[in-house]
Amino acid sequence: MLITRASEYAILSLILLSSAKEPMDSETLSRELSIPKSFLAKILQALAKSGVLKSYKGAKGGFALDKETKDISMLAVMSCVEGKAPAVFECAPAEKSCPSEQANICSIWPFLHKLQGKIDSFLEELTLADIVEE
Amino acid sequence: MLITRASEYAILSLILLSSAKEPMDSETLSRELSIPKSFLAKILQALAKSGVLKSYKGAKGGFALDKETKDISMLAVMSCVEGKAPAVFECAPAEKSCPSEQANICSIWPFLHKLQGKIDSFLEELTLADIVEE
DNA sequence: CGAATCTAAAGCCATAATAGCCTCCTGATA
DNA sequence: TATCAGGAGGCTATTATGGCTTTAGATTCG
Ligand code: SF4
Ligand code: SF4
Repeated sequence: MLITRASEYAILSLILLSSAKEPMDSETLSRELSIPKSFLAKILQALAKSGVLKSYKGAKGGFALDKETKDISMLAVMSCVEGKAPAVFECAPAEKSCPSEQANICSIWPFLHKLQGKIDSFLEELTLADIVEE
Repeated sequence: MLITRASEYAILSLILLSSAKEPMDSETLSRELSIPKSFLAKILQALAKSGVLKSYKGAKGGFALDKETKDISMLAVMSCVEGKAPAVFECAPAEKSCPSEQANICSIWPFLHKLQGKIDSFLEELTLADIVEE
């Protein structure tokens, strides 16, 4: 799996939040989307920390978007939720990642890197706005 | 990770085998590529079962390619080694895979499916020949 | 021809990494 | 200050990876 469940939940939440006027708390989101509350909380926290969401504590608190939908790329969302950018394979992002340090002579690294590039640019260009307005 | 270590090992083995005249036994391959022997054996068996490799028992036995390099697609290799086709996400291959059975109204399924399609065709068209002759 | 030897085939087990989920603590608001 | 909701860490199930042993088929040599 290139994409984890955490990313799915993140995107579903963002979609819902994009059409909300006021901040929504994690419990409401959890109920609305049938997502385990505690798991979702951690995801939302990560999104808040990276600036995609803004969190409000205390009564009437919750989460709300902190950017325009067209400024939220799927790549950014996944990178932040999963802790690292989605990689097709361990060594795909950079030659240095190869454990045997033979990426320069490895026959399959070029193709891995090419595939990774395609995926990255796809995710980079795809924004929340694209998804919502379909 | 979309691609597992088993797939990496499979491809590395196939590259080596493509330039060999005679069958190579799993131990030689394991030593040559620094791959755990027992793990590699399992991978080679899977490849043999799906017709990519041909196995020879007894003395002077081993594994050899059973197809032209240009007829071996990476998609086929991965599918057979990993037991299933590499999926970008649980629900990406087909709408039916959605656990909540809401793929038809799900906002993000279309984009997942599109990404999956891109990856599939990339892997489908990439053959062992392409990799070897670089 | 027959036995010893070689190698794949198949099964089960152990460990490491990851994904997924839950509980309690901390801080802000009313 | 009482309450509401986010923050941080811990726990379990699943998967990926690798090890080990036994079985079975083929070859080679005496
Ligand atoms: S050997 Fe090649 S495929 Fe394997 S990790 Fe290194 S660069 Fe990647
Ligand atoms: S809800 Fe959408 S993204 Fe989630 S599994 Fe179903 S189709 Fe896929």
